Parts: sequence; structure tokens; C-alpha cells
Amino acid sequence: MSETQAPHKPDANLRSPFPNPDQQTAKKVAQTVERAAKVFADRNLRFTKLRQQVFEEIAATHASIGAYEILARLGEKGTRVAPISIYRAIDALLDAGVIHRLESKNAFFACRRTDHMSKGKRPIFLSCEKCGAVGEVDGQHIFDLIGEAAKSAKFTPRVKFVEVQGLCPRCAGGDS
Amino acid sequence: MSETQAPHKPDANLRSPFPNPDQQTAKKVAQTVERAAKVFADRNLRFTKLRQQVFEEIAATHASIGAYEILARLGEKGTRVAPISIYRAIDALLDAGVIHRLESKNAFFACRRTDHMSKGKRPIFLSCEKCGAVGEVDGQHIFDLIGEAAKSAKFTPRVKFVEVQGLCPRCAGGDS
DNA sequence: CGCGTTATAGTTATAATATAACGACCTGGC
DNA sequence: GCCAGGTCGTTATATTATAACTATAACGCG
Repeated sequence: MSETQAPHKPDANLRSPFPNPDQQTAKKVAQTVERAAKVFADRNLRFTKLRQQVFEEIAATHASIGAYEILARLGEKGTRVAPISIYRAIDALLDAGVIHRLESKNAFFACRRTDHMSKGKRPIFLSCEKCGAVGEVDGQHIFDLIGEAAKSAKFTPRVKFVEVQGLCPRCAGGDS
Repeated sequence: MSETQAPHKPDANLRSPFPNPDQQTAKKVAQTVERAAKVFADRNLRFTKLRQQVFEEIAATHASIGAYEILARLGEKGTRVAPISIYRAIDALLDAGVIHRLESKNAFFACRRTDHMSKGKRPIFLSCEKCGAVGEVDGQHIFDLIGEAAKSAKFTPRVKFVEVQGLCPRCAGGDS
């Protein structure tokens, strides 16, 4: 398991966690969907139509989105499914690591990074209180410290959450 | 794994975040309630009967407890209130800092520490997946690092959550 | 192909968590 | 007394999530 491949081209992991919203074009979404499809293929999982539809709705925004909002948006497009179906798709997408769950908002957002998808190792989530945008930054050293803090209390950590609410660069800058 | 048994005076902040359940006696709860009452008094807030009852239910367990579980337990004791009343009491207790909210479980637990109650500064929460017990450990340096990580992404942090799920000392040790 | 096995999705119903809106009452100060 | 603010009751509803069961799709295999 070596990451010997050191990419120099400006890929998704080098971009700002808070890109401009106008980057959120249909084309961008399609690219994100393709990457998700590849993750599913690589893991021998089925990227079914429903899962793709749900993922597309999540990927179509940088904000986090709730399950029932996904339900509503799919409904507007003619795909009417039950809540449980949305949740099942969400579970599959979470398992595959192509979306994350924002615990503090009971909502989901697309992972736009290609690293830190491994289990037991999660990035820090930054959630904008104004526009809802969610970004990720690496926090491996922080998670390591959290693990140490837990162990100092004789606690055996398994899953860790770090979520930050505040203002994203755009919302903090031009206050309207 | 012999923890040198702390023989000296058991101050609340020096005790393990995961004390024995048998410490959770009515007397202990009463002491915790008194401390909460003092916090309310110091801040010129009203520690009403309902707030006290809700707090007692939360303080009566080391596990986190949901709003509707509180509702049910109060109901068994003859106090029948609407969900909204529970939530209003919870809000007051959260504001006062005598309980915390566990985001990853939509549940609440009593704060047993006298420090780190200040706003914008929160401890790390350790939640046992087996018995539900929740402990707190100081994580100021970790929160500082999280703040730095956020700022490195041009993000202005306001509220931070760090929650760990895993096994508490008792559940990790004697698997029953 | 037909069959068994498993994963996925549909359907219905309900559980669990949380808040809105409005009125009553209580408490402190004038 | 009367107002102001905070608290609580009451009713209704919004939001998030899952249980239980049925039906269908996908896949491997003889």
C-alpha cells in the first residue's frame, strides 16, 4: 500500500476545499459521478441507477443536503421513491466513501478528494453556517492526537468525528 | 494494565472520565444537581422544577439519553409533559453548560466537569458503543489545531465538534 | 437455459427526533 | 395594578430514519 505515485498535475486534492460555486457545472458533476462509478467498479459494487441519481443530487451542490431534500429533487425530475430507498442508496454511497455524513446537520455531501477514503481515517469537515457549503481538510495528525487523548482515558477509539461550523471564505469575506 | 489506584481525594476533574456505574447513586446525582443549580444561580437563570427534573434524568446515567427517553422516564414518575417542554428544558441546560449534546447520536449527557464550560471551548466526547457511557477528556490543544487547520483553508471556525465512538475501559476489558 | 443465491429496490407503515405557533401564567419592577 | 419578560402548556406539524415484508434484478453454475 504505497502512494508512490506523486502526482504533480493540479488534481482535486490540491484545489481549495471551497472552490467557486460556478465550478459546480453539470460537467463537473458528471466528472464526479464518473469517479464515484470507478470507486464502485473497483470495489465490485453496483453503481445502480438509483445510487447514481442520489449521488448526482448530492454532488450537484457544495452544500450538504438532507435525505428528504434529495427525495424532493428526484421527485421533481419524475423519479418518485420512498424515503427508505434514498437511505439505502445513501448507505451504499457512504460505504463506498464517495459521500460523507455531516453528523451535526444530519445531512450528506459529496467527497471530492481521492485520498482519505480509507476506513478509520477521516478528514475534518468544515461546514459554512451561511451558505451551507462543506469543505474537507486533511486532519490526520489531529485524528492521531484524538486517538492518543482517548487512549489516555483508557478508551478504545473506533470512529472519530471532527466537524467545524463557521464561515467559508466567500461568506466570511463579502458579508451581505 | 494496573492503573495505580488513585488513593487521594477524588475531585470530579481528577476522576476517570469513566467511573464505575455504582458511583451513580442517588446521592451522586443529588450532588450533580446541586452543582447545576449553582451554575444557574451564578448566571441569574432559573433552575425551574422542570429543568431540574430533566437534568436529574440526564444525570442519573453515564450514558447519553435522548429527549424522548427523558420524556418516557418522567412520564413513569407521573410528570407528563410535551416533547417541546423537554426540548426547552434541554436548551436551557445546554446554554448553562451543565449538559452536552452528542451530535452523532442526537442525545444528551450530563457534564461532570467544572472546567471547560466556557463557550467556544469544548472537550472531546468519548461515547461507548456497547454500554452508551459518555466521558469527556480535555482537548484544548486539539481544538486549537483544528482551528489552525480550518484557517489554513480560509475558513472561519465558530463551533467545533470532536466525538469519538469506541469502547470504554470496562467494555473493552471484560467482554461480557 | 433453468435454478438457486444474493443484492437491490418497491411498498407500506411507523418510529424517532425536533420545532412552530399561540395563549396562559408567573414573577419582578415600577 | 399593570407591564415586561421568561417560562410552560397545548396543539399541531415538520424532519429524519427505520422495520417488515414483497418483488425483482444480477450473477454464478450445472
